[in-house]
Amino acid sequence: MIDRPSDELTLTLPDGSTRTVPYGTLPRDVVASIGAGLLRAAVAIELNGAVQDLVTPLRDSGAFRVLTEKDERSLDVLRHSAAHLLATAVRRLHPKAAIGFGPSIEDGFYYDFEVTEPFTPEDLAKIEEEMRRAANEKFPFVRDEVNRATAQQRFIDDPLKLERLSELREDEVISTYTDGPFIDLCRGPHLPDTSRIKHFKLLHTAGAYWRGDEHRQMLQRIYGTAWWNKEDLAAYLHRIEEAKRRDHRTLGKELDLFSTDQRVGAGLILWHPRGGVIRREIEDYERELIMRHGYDIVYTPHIVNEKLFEISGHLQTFKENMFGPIDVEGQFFRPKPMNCPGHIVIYQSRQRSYRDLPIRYAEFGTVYRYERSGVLHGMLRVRGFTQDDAHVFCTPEQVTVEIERLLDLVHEMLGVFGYPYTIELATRPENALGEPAVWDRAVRTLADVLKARGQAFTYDEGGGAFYGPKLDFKLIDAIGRKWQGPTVQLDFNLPERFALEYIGADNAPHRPVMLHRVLVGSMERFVGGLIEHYAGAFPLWLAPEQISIIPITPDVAPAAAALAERLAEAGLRVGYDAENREDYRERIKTASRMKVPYMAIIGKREAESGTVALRFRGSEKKQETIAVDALVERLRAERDTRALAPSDALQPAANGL
RNA sequence: GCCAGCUUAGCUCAGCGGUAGAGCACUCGAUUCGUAAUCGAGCGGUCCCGAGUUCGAUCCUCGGAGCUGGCUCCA
Repeated sequence: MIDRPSDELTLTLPDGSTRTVPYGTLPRDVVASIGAGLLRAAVAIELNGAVQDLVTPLRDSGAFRVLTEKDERSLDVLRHSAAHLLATAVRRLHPKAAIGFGPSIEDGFYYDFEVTEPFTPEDLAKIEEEMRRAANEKFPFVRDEVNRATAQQRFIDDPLKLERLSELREDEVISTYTDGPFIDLCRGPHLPDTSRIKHFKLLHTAGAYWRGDEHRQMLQRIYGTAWWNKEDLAAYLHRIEEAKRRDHRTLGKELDLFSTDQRVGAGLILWHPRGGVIRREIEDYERELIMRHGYDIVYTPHIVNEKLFEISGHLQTFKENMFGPIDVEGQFFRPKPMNCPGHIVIYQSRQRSYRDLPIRYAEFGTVYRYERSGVLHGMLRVRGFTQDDAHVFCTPEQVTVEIERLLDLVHEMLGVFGYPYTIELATRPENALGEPAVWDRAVRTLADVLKARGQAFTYDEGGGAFYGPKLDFKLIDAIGRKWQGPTVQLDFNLPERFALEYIGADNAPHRPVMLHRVLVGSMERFVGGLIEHYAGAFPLWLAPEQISIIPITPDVAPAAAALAERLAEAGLRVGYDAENREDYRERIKTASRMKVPYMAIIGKREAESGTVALRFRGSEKKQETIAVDALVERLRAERDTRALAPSDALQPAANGL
């Protein structure tokens, strides 16, 4: 295998020193020559930025660095090895299981198996136990570089591996890795031995198509996670728990925000009054925002003659995601899967002059898309949802300014919700419409605007829509997860298909440019995301109930009722049970459970002095006595500024909710 | 759509081939009570739907719906 044995390699260590070793030297030997302690700590090495293990022959000169458990990248090696350990255990328990792929993934690993009987949760526990046993047996990961014929022989009973093998090019090194009884066709890198895999857990099983192709057989995938130490594993499991605690489906039920019902149908959201408050506040805010930014609000029908979607091309391209036609006196109508055609028709309702542009139409447009049953998920993936959709029709010269305005709009809005964000510029996909030159110019325009504003972004190569490039904003939520945020798309397609025109200063017709944009995207998805972002503890302006009034004894009911009225007059959403049915302790419990931002507790002392004892959600027993007038002002200010948190000492502890 | 699992009271969940349970919630009554569960009583079920097997099905089988975790998909 070693084709240039006479060559020497020069390795540059991080301290700048160099070593000269023969071609094909094992990194293990280089590391050992640096120090025995380092060899013990070594997980893998990095050569010119690429991770390889200690038993893969060196084939290039360059920057050489030893990776230990402290290096982030060493986790991938651990997890990939854990995947092999998993396969080792599965093969011991289920000798007939055929093996697919077993890579490391973010936070863990998986391995795919082809078995006659799918794994059960009980199997998982047994497999995990077997993995621990195999780890303790301290099997070294042995790399072997072989020729094709030998490899074919080794995997004679593993058709999936043979398929993979047949795809390897002639000039590629074919390697196998063995740990104890298990052998895999694998490029590596791997740990020195299985005993380094100590802190892991199998999480769940799932079906997965072989090669990710839904036309091929389904394999059984086992997911797991692995870490270098107990603390990291515990922290990860805690993170999963935290995500579960924030799950919008659970909180949506607990806080009475929304539901679904099988009589209504899967993927269709019913907004309850409390969820309705949140949505209405967002809509009111956004309406105010976009009016300020020069939009006009329009309304278009929910069902549309399907011929319109033939013109737009959606019926040809996206028929599978559209609900079927409704026969109305021989004409076929369909629920709209997007709002653009309607806005275009409004644009075309009269002749447009360059003096009219830009035209910005906005609509909270409810659209319906047929999503396959398996993909539905709470409010995040649904079949009917309301987009805060807008379309900007402008001259080519106006595009830059319009993009800038959109960036301002997005920045302002995301700030209000407390989302940091990143920007991706998605470029021309494979089967794109339009001239590559036009695409290049459009992508450059977008990039130039971002650069001119000093706004960081990354490219998502080939990630654009078929009709134009786009800017994708990714929101980062309170626990660091990324969410699909606003998108801005340039469209080269629809203006052509609909033959959009405006009359220019030269008195000749011209084709306008069309921008699609959403800010929240889908009300459903956005609110679902917000529930998780805030863990159900909404800032005052969004909270369905903003303050709960809690009299300690029936004596003070008149003062409590008067306070409720004062606050309601100020437009605040007040929770107060005039019937006085509940014990004050019950009310505190309920207000806490419902994550009401403020509790105004009134006893004899407060009633006599015209004050309340004010408590903020999560601040436990920290509270302050505040005059009623001051309270009203304070809440009004906090609400009107759409503050994310109270401005002062009542702020909760960092972990408080 | 595919693989697996799940569906029992409003919620969270036990349970069993022989007519169904707990806690919380809810309803009623009592309680003059200073910061997250006062006491007592009561109400509450098409055991997801349909068909089959069985003397008998919430439980077993088949079909369907919905949900969960993934896969595929996401204009």
